[in-house]
Amino acid sequence: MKQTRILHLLQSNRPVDNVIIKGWVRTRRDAKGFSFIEVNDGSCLKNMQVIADSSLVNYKEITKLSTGSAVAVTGSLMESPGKGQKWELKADGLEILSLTPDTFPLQKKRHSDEFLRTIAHLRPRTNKYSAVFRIRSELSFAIHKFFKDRGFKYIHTPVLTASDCEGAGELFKVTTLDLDSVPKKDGKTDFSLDFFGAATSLTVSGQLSAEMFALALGDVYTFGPTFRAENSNTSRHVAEFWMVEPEMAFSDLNDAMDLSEEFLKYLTGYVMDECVDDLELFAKYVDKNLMKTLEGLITSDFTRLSYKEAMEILSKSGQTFEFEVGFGKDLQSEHERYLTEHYFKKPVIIYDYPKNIRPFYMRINDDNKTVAAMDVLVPNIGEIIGGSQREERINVLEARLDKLGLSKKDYWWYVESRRYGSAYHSGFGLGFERLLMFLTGVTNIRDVIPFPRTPSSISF
RNA sequence: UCCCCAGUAGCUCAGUUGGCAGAGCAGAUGGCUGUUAACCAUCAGGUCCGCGGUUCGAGUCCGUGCUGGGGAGCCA
Repeated sequence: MKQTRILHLLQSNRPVDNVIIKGWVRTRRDAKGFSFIEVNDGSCLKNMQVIADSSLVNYKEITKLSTGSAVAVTGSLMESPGKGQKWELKADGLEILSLTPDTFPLQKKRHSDEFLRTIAHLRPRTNKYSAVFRIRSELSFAIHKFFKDRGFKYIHTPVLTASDCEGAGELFKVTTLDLDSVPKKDGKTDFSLDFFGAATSLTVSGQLSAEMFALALGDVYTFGPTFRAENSNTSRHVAEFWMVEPEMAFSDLNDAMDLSEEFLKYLTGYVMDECVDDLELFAKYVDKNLMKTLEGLITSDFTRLSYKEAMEILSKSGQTFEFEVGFGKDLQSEHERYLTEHYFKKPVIIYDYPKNIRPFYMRINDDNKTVAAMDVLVPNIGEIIGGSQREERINVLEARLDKLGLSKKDYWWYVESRRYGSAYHSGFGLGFERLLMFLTGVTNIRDVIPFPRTPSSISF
């Protein structure tokens, strides 16, 4: 007989005979003549309360059931006379699939996130982490649905790459060379003998590849892992993270801003509708203001202001910042947080950044000082989206590469896309984990990704 | 990479001016009970992160290393 998921059973509107559930024991409470066993199968936050009567042949073993044990229970779904739940499963049979020894590190009580990170292979068995990863799954689906509904095509951009996308971030090198005896030529590593015949690394962004496809299929997006070998030790950085990058042909900076706002509102609304129970856990135990923040995002129009205007607000704010405010300087975390959390108290889009603090592919504005770039800032997180209109004029692009000392040869295919049928286009990148942090109120990025990769930490 | 904080039982933590190592939960045993972070009693459980130093005496003070966390930079 096939198991029924607990999620499904708890939504039942009538008693059901002859069902089977399979899951893990969260806790057992013995009563006179029977035992209450809370079973969770991961389909939802809630447990199924199983009633195991002492008449069961293996009742003696059942009263030894420990937290974490795997069981299969057959029985009848009945209305519960107790208070905490509508339904319970009266067991006809309870098979102990595996009995967990008392060294099982998870208890019914709350654990610290720091401790759970040290047992990342077991933490999805807790309420909080199962909720995080169910939401992560729903959110992934919502991303695909959003784009599909709008005619975007999903592009699988490569993970292995020879080009350093933006000069952004340190790269993880990929090689099959024998590291104990690396072939040298003129004192340097001879990558012509490597697997691809060229220096290779893990991608830091799918954007450049996505642009090629936008200039063919129109509206496209990528959604996949990216890798940065930066020695960042913060609650907002991991070395392997997932990024969503839409790219739209015949689209300018305003279109990108419009899409980013619509996108964030859609995803927030989707999770609020589809993950009610899981979200409630975060609103109750992680961030008391969570629902207010999420509703705020959905209902408010994002404030849009230029970098110049943002600078004026900051310098007139009367606030003392650790970092100086001034044109040509990038916005620091404290500036972003002041704008979105204190001044506007809602999401803010800042656009037209000075060109000298932005990468080569962003389109230079007519003032020749700024580029058509935009960042979306949200409360609690800061920058969640960064995007731009791309430079479609081949002469301007080549001049920019030269000026920044980047090799036109390395980017030959990228430049060539501007030679043949070039068209204005724009796009942005959204940090998937940062969005999850925003939606759950979880404050450490290590806790919204299954197995976080951070400097000197890759045990799992 | 820089600044700050922390490390005590399986887990969450307390530990006073330097003076016998503590509680709750988890575990074991027994009891009670349609319970729901069940409850009650008893028992068991320790390299006080490692190394070095000061002291009659160090969990406590000093130095150093390791690990974790918070903040910053870099960025998504």
